Amino acid sequence: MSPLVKIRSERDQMSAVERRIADFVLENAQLLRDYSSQQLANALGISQSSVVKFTQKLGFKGYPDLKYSVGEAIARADNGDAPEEATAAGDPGDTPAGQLWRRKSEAEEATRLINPPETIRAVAAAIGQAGRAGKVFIIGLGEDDIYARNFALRLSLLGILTVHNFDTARMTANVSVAGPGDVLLVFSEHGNHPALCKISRYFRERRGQVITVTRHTANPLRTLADIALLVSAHDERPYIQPLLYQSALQHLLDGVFVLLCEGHDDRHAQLLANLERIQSMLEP
Amino acid sequence: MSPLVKIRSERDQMSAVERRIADFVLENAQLLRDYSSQQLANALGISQSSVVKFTQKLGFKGYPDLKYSVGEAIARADNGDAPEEATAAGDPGDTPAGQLWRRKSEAEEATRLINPPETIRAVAAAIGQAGRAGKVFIIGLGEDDIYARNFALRLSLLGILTVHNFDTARMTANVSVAGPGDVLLVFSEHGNHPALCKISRYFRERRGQVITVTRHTANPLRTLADIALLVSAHDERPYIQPLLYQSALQHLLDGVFVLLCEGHDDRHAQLLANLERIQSMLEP
DNA sequence: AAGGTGGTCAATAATTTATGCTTCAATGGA
DNA sequence: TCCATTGAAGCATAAATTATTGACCACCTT
Repeated sequence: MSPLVKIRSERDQMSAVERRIADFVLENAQLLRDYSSQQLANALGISQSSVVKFTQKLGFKGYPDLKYSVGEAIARADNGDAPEEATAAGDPGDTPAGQLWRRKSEAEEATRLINPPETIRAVAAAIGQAGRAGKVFIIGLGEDDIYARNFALRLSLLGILTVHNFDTARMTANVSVAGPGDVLLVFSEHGNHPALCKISRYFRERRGQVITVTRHTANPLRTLADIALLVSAHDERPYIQPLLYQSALQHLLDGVFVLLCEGHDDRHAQLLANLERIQSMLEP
Repeated sequence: MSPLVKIRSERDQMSAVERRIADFVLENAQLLRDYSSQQLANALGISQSSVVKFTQKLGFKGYPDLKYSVGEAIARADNGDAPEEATAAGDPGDTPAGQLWRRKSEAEEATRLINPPETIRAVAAAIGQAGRAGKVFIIGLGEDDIYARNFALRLSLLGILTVHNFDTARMTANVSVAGPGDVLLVFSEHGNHPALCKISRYFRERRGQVITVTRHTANPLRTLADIALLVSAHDERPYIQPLLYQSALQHLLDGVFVLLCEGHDDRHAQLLANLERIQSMLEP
């Protein structure tokens, strides 16, 4: 795995100093060749031990190991920026749209790295189970509501009963009927909305399974989850970052959705029937 | 120059010990990663200083420098002789998620090809204009409402007044206050909902500008548009197609959004202010 | 054979990396 | 609110790795 992608994917849950190291490495990967851990530390005005600990926390044997890996990544031109791409004529990489696409691609990859397939499968299984024997509660506030709504619609097309709310009051009321076998899906980018935490806690008390979808940061909501889906997406431009976030999140959810569809002929049939029904309702 | 090539080229004029080092490095370049100069010396039964001298004689700063260079060479699969094939597993192209991503990428590209940059710019300009001097109406039904809602939220964060509805009745009523300088954004995947056509037609009569977002098919709604955004996304699997459609559509809209942000410092500032305000509302 | 040359190594100096330990700040619970 | 706990960061230092020095030896030249 490319160390640069890895660094980016973990960036979210790093401390301030660690994040500075991460950024420096990401931006000056080529310089690393001539930097000792001490020099790197000096360049950032931090202690050398912080640098070493940083590398170890990322899973490298130590600083030289990271350095070596980064060297490989650069040689592969695998800066995480351009995963493949034969860079022929008409390379989309330099148009605005192409650039955006690439950034999205990075975010998606970073997100994939921090959500192992088991987790995705577990989420799909939990939702599938709840769809068969219980209810799926979905909530998100503000922008998060968009994602929640989207996913709720998808699930309902599969014949999975979903209770979707976009305010805490209603959701609180609804949750009181939850029980074992039910699933609560909480969307919260930053994961620190007290009301959502409260609802999640309450839901757990009622023996329901809580699945959270948040940024890859240390946040209170996450800690309440039975399963936590994490999103990694960064850009210094504040108008780009939400686009990346949405894209990575969407891809993550799409993965769950596909799992729910594949190998379940009944749901598949349900989906077809629903699509057809909707079609005929809108057409005439 | 690749260190491995260099080593081979100099091999002939080396002393016996140096030649043994050279051969070892050439044959076990991958092992070098975990070898210190001392370990390498032990492996060959020679002294550590010989190893260091060897590297320096070749023009490297020292042993770590050689090691780093060899690492790069391996990563490049540039071992000087046959393409060794180091790229083993890990290619995302064949995992389910990676496959989905590729399909999305294709849909996005197809969509980009049928929406020339002028169109995108025109849409951004029209919306920007309306945001300054008028109103932006947005409507979509069913799944299309999700996209409409999403975009409406984005615009409002930029300080662009948007009127978003998800039923035809309300939108019909709202539209009656539209006038020149206003813009109507209609989301409709298949573009053949009579009510939406009617609203669009009415909107045009009131001298508003109609922008449609539909599939790249011949559909009645499109023909009513001043500017038409088109989405191309296909897959024989009915549970994949919507994902592609959404992704391509999203990317298209993201392009518009980025244009609206870039080069408009006022909007940019507005966005920042709004984000901050929202943040502070959710946090405490 | 004496003197020179190049190569190797052991010893050690210099540098770089890794690890304890301490302090401090943030967090959660009684 | 206060205290215990946790974790991050730095300092000091141990450990390791790397680089240099100088001694020794083999071989070559004259």
